[in-house]
Amino acid sequence: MLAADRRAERREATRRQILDAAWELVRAEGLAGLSLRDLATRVGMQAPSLYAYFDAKHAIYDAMFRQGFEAFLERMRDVTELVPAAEAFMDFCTEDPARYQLLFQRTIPGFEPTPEAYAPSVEALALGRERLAAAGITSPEAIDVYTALVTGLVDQQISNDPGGDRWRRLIPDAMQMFTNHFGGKR
Amino acid sequence: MLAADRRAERREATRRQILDAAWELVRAEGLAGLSLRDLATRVGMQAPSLYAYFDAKHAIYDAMFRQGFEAFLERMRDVTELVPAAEAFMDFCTEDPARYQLLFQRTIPGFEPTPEAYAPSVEALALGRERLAAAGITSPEAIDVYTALVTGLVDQQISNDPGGDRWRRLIPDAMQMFTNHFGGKR
DNA sequence: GTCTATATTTGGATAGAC
DNA sequence: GTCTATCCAAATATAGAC
Repeated sequence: MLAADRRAERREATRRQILDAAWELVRAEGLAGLSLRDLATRVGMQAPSLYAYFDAKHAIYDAMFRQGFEAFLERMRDVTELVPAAEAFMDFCTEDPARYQLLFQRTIPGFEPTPEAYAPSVEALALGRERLAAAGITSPEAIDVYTALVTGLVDQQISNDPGGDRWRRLIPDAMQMFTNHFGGKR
Repeated sequence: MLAADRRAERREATRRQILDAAWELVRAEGLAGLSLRDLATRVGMQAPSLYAYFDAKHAIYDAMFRQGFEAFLERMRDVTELVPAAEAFMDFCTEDPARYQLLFQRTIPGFEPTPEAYAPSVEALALGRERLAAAGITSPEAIDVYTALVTGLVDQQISNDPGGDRWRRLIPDAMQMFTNHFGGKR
C-alpha cells in the first residue's frame, strides 16, 4: 500500500472520529449547541485544527446530514409493510431527536445541504414512494396525507411525550384509518 | 385622570410598540434573529433602553407568546365546524411561520413561557377539546390522532410548500378520513 | 497537521451620567 | 427613561510558527 493511501485512510478515520463526537455533542446539547471549541475538546484537539478536516462548520452539518440519511436508508431498507415502516420511522426519529431535527426539520439558520449530501435523502424519498406503491398507494393526494399523518405522529411524540409511546401506539389504528380511506392492500 | 395613570398608559403604549416591532423583526429575520440592538433601532431607541420595559430578552419572547395565543383564541373563537376549524388553524400558522414556531414548536433554547403567558395557551387547548367534543370526538386516542393529523398537514405545508396550498387543500378529504374512522357528526 | 495567538463579529446585559 | 460607554461571553475563522 502506498504512503499516500495510508495518509488518506488516516485522514478519513479522523474525520469519522470528529463526526462521531459531533453526534454525541448534538445529542447532549441540542443541534444548535454544536460549537467548534467543544467539539475540538471532545476529540482532543484545539478548535482551529478542525479546519484541517472541514472547511467550515456547515461542512460538518453537511457530512452529518449525509450520514443521517444513510443510516435512515439502512434502517428502512428491509421494512416493507405499512405499519412496521411507520413504526421504524417513528423509532428512528425518537431515538435521536437532534438527528430528526437535522434531517427533517431544517432549523439551522443558513444551512442548506449540498447536492452531494442531499443524494441519500432523495434516495430515501424514492424508497418511501416505492413502499407506498407496493401497498397500493399511488395518488399524489394519498401520499401527501400519508406523509403529513406519519410526520405529525412523530412530531407530537417527540414534542409532547418524549420517551413515552402515547402517539407511537396509535400507529396501527392511524394506518387502518388511512388505508380504509385511500385504499391499499389489507 | 391621575398623572400616574397617564404614565402607566404611556408605558403600556411603548411596550406594545416594542412588541409590534419585535413581530416585524422575527417575521423578517426568523425567530432566532431577534436581537435587542436591531429591535431598539427599529423603535428608535438604544438597546439598553429596552430594559426599562422588559427585564430580559426572554421577557419579550414571553409577552409575544402570550400575544400569539390571544390572537389564536380570537381567530378560532367563532369557528366551530371541523373542516373550517382545521383550515383556520392552517391559515393562522402559515400566515406567520415565525409565530407558529414560537407558539407550537418551542425551538428557542432556554425559553420556557411563564405561567401567566401560558394561560391563554391552556385556554386554547381547552377550546380545541370542546370543539372536538361538539363534533362527537371524545376518546383520547381520537383526539391525539386528530392533533397529529392537523399539525402534520400544517407542518408539511409550511416546510415543503410555503405560500402554496398543496396540503391545505387536502384538509376536507383528511377530515373525512378522520371522521369516517373515529365517528363524529356528519 | 497541530498549535498559539488573535481578529472579528455579535450577542445580552450593566453602570452611571443626565 | 434614555443615553453613552463598557463589560463579558461566546462563537467562527484566520495567520503564522513549529
